[in-house]
Amino acid sequence: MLHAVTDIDTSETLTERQKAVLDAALRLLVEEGDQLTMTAVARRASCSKETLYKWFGDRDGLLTATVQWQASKVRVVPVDRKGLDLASLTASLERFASDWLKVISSDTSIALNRVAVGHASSGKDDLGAIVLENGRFALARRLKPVLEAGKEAGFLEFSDAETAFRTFFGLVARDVQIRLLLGDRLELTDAAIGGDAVRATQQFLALYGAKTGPRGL
Amino acid sequence: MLHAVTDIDTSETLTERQKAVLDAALRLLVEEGDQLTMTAVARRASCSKETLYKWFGDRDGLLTATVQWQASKVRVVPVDRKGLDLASLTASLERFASDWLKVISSDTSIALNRVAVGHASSGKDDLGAIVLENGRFALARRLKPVLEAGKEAGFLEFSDAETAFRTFFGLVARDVQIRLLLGDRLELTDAAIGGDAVRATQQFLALYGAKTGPRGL
DNA sequence: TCAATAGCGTACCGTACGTTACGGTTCGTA
DNA sequence: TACGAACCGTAACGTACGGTACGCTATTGA
Repeated sequence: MLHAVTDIDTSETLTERQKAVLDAALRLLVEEGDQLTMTAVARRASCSKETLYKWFGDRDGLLTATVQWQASKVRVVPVDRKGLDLASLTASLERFASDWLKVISSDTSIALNRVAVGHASSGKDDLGAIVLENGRFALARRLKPVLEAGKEAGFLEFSDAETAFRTFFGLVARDVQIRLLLGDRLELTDAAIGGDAVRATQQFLALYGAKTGPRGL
Repeated sequence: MLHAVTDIDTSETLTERQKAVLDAALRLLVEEGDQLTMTAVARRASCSKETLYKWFGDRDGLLTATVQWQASKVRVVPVDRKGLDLASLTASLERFASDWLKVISSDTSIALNRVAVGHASSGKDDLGAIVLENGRFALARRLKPVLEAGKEAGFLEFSDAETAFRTFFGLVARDVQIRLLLGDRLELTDAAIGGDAVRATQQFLALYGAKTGPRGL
């Protein structure tokens, strides 16, 4: 049976025990990738397979619930739109860049993205859509207001926020995610991430910083 | 048995029949993703499974050979380093950007990357390394001489070619590859690719164009 | 003409794993 | 205390698929 994958607030309908089971599945997913078995999940979570099937329908349902569960855990605090100056705008952008690099280089993100990519080939479920929705698109939703605010305040110049966002995205992520997904060793230290965040932000400001505003390039 | 994956010129040691079989496997990989079966490959290629095992050892060997076979087909012409002016440099960069976007949005590339990502979780083989070596790293090897030439000629300014390359890579690819791998519909028309190539090149020149050279930003 | 080899098609084997079934245990409730 | 629901642990079932064996055909070479 297919369970609805469009549910957003699954975190509300899950019991503590179910969350614990999904956490176990998540840990197993990080350790073993997509070849995790129902038996392994049951053993790790100290629950019976019958319970897994009752709760999640089938293997795909469990995978979907696991991905949604992880997604629900990374709800972020909205950015405060208070007094906006160039320094705070820069700090916000660097914060976004740093956070994003930390996310995509985390074991959890890598494992989840790998599973979702693997499932995208045979479009049985929407794992890819879920990951995308809670990753790249969620980032855009959170960042665009900041960009718009920067534009309003005269610090940024762009006609299309989507294009500006994608440029920022490219400057931040570059080849990191695809390399990690393909198994490239690429340990990102906190220092390296911080440096990359600063560099990406500076490059973005160089491209989209207003020449006529309170402060130009 | 594990077959060596470091062989580069496998195209030389393959018979025509073997190439035809690998082409069939490749087509099947594009159509069905990683869940292609040995039986399906044998049927599509009109050969026996016994032959597949004799030639390629096991399923992973067949996959590896298929990826290498595709990689060997995309040998590119080296860039001519003739008279370099800003126009030809710009044209070269746009060409690289356009070619790369075409590659990463092709069905073949998407299928191969998906398989390689899936296999990267359990590091049994080096599919990820092969794809990376013939994709992102091959691009860097071909592009860096162009960047260096642009620097020599005074059109570009950078201290580290690798960093400059990765910035270019990010400006070109942005979120395209991960979205496609995750199953996002995102049809890239030739016109869109051309436009993106121009935009990425202009942005790169804005960031790395020499302010003191024959022509500044 | 006659092996001999390569390769096609297919049947077969063993195993891994998704899925189901069932006995036993805990726990909440009357 | 009795009952039932939920759940654990495990055994069992069915199937898909990787891998192997074998018979048959065709081509090659002496």
